[in-house]
Amino acid sequence: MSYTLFLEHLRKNVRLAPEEETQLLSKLQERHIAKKEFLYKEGDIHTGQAFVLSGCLRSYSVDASGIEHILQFAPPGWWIADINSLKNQIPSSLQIDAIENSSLLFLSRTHMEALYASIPMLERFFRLLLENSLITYQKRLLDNLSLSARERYENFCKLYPGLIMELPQKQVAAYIGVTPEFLSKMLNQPRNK
Amino acid sequence: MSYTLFLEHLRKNVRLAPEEETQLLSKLQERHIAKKEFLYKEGDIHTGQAFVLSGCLRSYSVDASGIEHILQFAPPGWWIADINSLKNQIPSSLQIDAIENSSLLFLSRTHMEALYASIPMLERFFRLLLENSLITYQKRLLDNLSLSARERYENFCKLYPGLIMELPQKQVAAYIGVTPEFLSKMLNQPRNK
DNA sequence: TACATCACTTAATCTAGGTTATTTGTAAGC
DNA sequence: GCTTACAAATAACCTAGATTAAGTGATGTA
Repeated sequence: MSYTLFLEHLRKNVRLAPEEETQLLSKLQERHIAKKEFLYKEGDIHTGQAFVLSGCLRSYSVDASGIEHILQFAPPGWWIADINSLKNQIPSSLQIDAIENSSLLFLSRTHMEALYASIPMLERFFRLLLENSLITYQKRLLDNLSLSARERYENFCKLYPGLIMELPQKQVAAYIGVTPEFLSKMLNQPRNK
Repeated sequence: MSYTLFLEHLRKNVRLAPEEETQLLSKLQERHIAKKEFLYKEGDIHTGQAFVLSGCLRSYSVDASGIEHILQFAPPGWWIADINSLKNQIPSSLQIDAIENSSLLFLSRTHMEALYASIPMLERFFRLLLENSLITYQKRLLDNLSLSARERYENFCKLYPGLIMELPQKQVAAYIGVTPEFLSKMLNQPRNK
């Protein structure tokens, strides 16, 4: 399959020597994962992170009452993993599965560490990605503290404009933090304010 | 004042050559900031980040109804800044002020960039810090989605065990996402479940 | 002494969003 | 053509937490 999406993503953030790019690409392992299949389950210790080429993955946790809460959607061009499990090698509290048939590039933790040593510029690359993620999560947290369900829904539409079309409503509900029933009610009574 | 807290923090994450440490320290500017004084206000473009030596700062946003929502407390040993404003040089949506008389080490964006170029290991240092932050915010977001106010309060006590003692209740309320009135009621009716 | 200010409490009332349950639509599998 | 399964809609009722408003006590300060 084509690595162009990955290369674009890489070059948007950082400039590597051609042989470094080649070295990096050689460590990426292509994988396919069918709709509803798991990449990792709760309790697994993550062995690497995934860059999505096509399809869509999600990471979520299941609370004490069995309700799913979605932490992240990963459409093409996004990374997904439980960094806490990956970094500290502890059992994950998240599940990661595919919501469509998907293909991805998998980068293992061991390759990752070797690459950090041989291509220092990768430290910067991932630092930049982490900065962006952090900004996103901080904004989302403040939104959850200060906005109504309807406003959070509207923000979601802006953040994932393509996704809103093809995503079952209940997934959106599990992301913005309401029940599917409430979301349905909300969307069908369009009176504002 | 003593830089030992900063050096401990640095060495816990990364090992620099002595001359690199000296170079880094020489870029840190010591500042003092009185209780209730602002480091940055909403609309400011952040020019650097602060490492807290003593006292305590907080970052928060004020929503459309004038209610404060606290994103972060920064007791000694923590960094604080609006990364979105700092990274993208856009007006901040956050306020940062001191909740006690505080002293801090200020690292400007321009020094920061020069340091990244001359001490590549600093990329790793900040990458590691960002990873930790991200883990914390992800956990907090999921807690906000899945836990009750009482459980979030208990988590807060664990996360900032020293702080809970000396912090006005209303600040805690603004962090866990309830009104001060509700927090007071909750703490005074100790029936569980 | 008086009077502001601030942290906190109490209590009555209100509402956004949850819960539970039933129903309908629709697509997939056989 | 029938069945299973899941997404969505609807509705009646319920509750955690918000809102508003008043009141207490401790500290500060003129």
